[in-house]
Amino acid sequence: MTSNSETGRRARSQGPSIATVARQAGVSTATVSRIVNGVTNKASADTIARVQKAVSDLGYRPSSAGQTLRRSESRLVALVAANLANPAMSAIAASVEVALREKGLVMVLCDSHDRPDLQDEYLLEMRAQAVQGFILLGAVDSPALKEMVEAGQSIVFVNRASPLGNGSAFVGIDNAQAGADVAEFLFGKGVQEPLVIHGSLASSATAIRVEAFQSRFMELRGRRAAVAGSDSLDHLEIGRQEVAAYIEANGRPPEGVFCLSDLIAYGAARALREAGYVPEQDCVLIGFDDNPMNDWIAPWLTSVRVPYRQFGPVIVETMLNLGSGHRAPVVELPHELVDRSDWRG
Amino acid sequence: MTSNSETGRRARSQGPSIATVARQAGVSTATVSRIVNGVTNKASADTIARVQKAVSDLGYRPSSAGQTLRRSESRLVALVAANLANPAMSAIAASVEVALREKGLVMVLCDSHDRPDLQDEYLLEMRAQAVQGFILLGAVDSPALKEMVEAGQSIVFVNRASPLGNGSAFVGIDNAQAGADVAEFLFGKGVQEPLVIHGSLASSATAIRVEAFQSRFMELRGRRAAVAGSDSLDHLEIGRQEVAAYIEANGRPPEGVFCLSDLIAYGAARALREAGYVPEQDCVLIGFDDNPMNDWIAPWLTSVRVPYRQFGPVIVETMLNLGSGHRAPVVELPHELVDRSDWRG
DNA sequence: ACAACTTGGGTAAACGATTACCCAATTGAT
DNA sequence: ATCAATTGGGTAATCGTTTACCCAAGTTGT
Repeated sequence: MTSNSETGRRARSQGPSIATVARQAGVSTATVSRIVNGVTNKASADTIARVQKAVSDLGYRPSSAGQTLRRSESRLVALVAANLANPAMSAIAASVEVALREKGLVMVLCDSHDRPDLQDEYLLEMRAQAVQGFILLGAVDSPALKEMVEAGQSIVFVNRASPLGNGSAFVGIDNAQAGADVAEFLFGKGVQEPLVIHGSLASSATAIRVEAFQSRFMELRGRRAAVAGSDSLDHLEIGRQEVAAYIEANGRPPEGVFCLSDLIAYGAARALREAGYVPEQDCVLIGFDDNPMNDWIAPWLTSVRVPYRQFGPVIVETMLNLGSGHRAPVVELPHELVDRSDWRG
Repeated sequence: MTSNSETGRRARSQGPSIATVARQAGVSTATVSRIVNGVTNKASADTIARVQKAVSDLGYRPSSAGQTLRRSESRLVALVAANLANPAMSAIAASVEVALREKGLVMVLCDSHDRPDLQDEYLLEMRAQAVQGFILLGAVDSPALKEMVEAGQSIVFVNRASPLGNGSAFVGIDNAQAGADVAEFLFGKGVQEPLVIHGSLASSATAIRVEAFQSRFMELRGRRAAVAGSDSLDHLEIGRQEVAAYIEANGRPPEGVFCLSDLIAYGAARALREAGYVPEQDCVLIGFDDNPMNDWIAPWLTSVRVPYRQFGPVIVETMLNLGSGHRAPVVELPHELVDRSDWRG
């Protein structure tokens, strides 16, 4: 008896297997599996009750490895972000996590640091994990990405469209409209010679926002704005350095700055302060993303609000529907320019 | 031939299996497995080369499900955070992710929202995933946690010690010292009647910091400070409401406030501004965690810096060593009170 | 020349879950 | 009473990987 009670139990750190449940309930593993999976027409009410009792007594939960092997699909979903230091990316990740849990899925979080080699490493590892899908927050072009897309994996591109072009699912905002909105706002504030500061232009989102801004600003003002920026992931420093350089070169701050992320705007504000200016008075600063903490930490920052809280459910829904529809879904959620220009400390 | 070339290939979204490699190299799966796992004394140099070529030609990577089933351990590590909206938690998560990747491990991220039921759901699901270990960023007491600890799972408690007491691995700071440091700083600034604002006291970290603060302040001043706070996860609002309530009740802002997170301090600052005060002039505000963005967005906020960048490597190292040592490791990383009280905008 | 190793590699079992298929016993129809 | 259909449930194959064990051919030692 003693040896029997241990037989078939995995190392105590692993929880009971289906065989343990089957023995406890006096049925075969097939029956347990069917009942656990809700197939009721292959067992009597009595058997079902016995099995369910055994399941709950033992705290049985199917081993993911066994299921994955059999179904060749795990409950994992990979979220590959270009830069988790960016609060906007963390916010999306947190939102996706909640949405996935509600579907019984599990989020694996990867930070590609915007590097193709790392992104590939993650994509391949995640395929080895048999993930149900990929959510790419800022994908870069890379060999494995191409392979995954061609193999028909479930992939949702978020914010930054597929570097491979056409035909992939996308969730984001109307980038062109947002860029134009900012141009109108700055022009409306009387800014004649704005500065644009961006991070990596490899991001289609950034590139489109900048281009649409320029295009609309050209219509309004008859000329294009000066542009600065770099590929660095440290947006705070980008903003700081470009504004510092501008002040150094012109002897005065720019009239207005379109910063392509809130972080760049924070950096720009710091450079202004360090040069003795007051950000909310001496320069019309526009951020992007509208960090939910802005009302608390940067109540002076006008910013384009991207509804990150809504992203999670929409992204997950999009990913789960990928099999059914035949056309790649493109979802553009509404953005809003939050005007805080009348704030006075 | 045509049918043969497809035989043994999984659905094209799944990558090649070991059998495909074996066939391609003209050996058995055992040989492939040995070579892939670095067992060189069971194959000739010639065979090794053939297999390696097949592996790289096919882009073979072992199926995680197969390995997990066999080894009864996956490459997954669960990071369960109490609140991902808190930048301190996100920062730790990002740091852990990097450290795990360097060890070939994969991070699963879960947000328990500080709820015992959700935490249990995650713990059980993660056990079903056969994770190598758990990293708990702010654990609450719950049945499954007890079960996991007793079953000898690899668990590292971060910041908040095990609610079950003694004997678990811990990574954090010297909370008592940090609390005392703040007491001395405030007293040194001439603050006679400080206010303490905290989030959930169920967190041992918070409770210890508060208690040590009070204890040291009592030594210095001969009395304890007023304490306010709530269990809400919305620290921003806690800080705002408690300071607003203080001003409402006393007709003036507190002399100084020990905020048990930076978020609470941001909220406190907002309340001050909303009441017409200037945070950096009218109140000695102390935060906790020292958000890396503070130099940019709150350059006036004195805060206790917790070295979150170092957390990832230390946590992962601690977790991986759990099997070997016989005593539960307790790692206290150095903190530092970053004094920004001389900042003038 | 013969025994004792070594080298190189194959066979098959095991891990856990699912499911197509099989089969006995019961029920229902005629 | 006989045949057909239904109910209830077991058997065994399968997914991919690892590894204990087996074995043949070659090598070394005497």
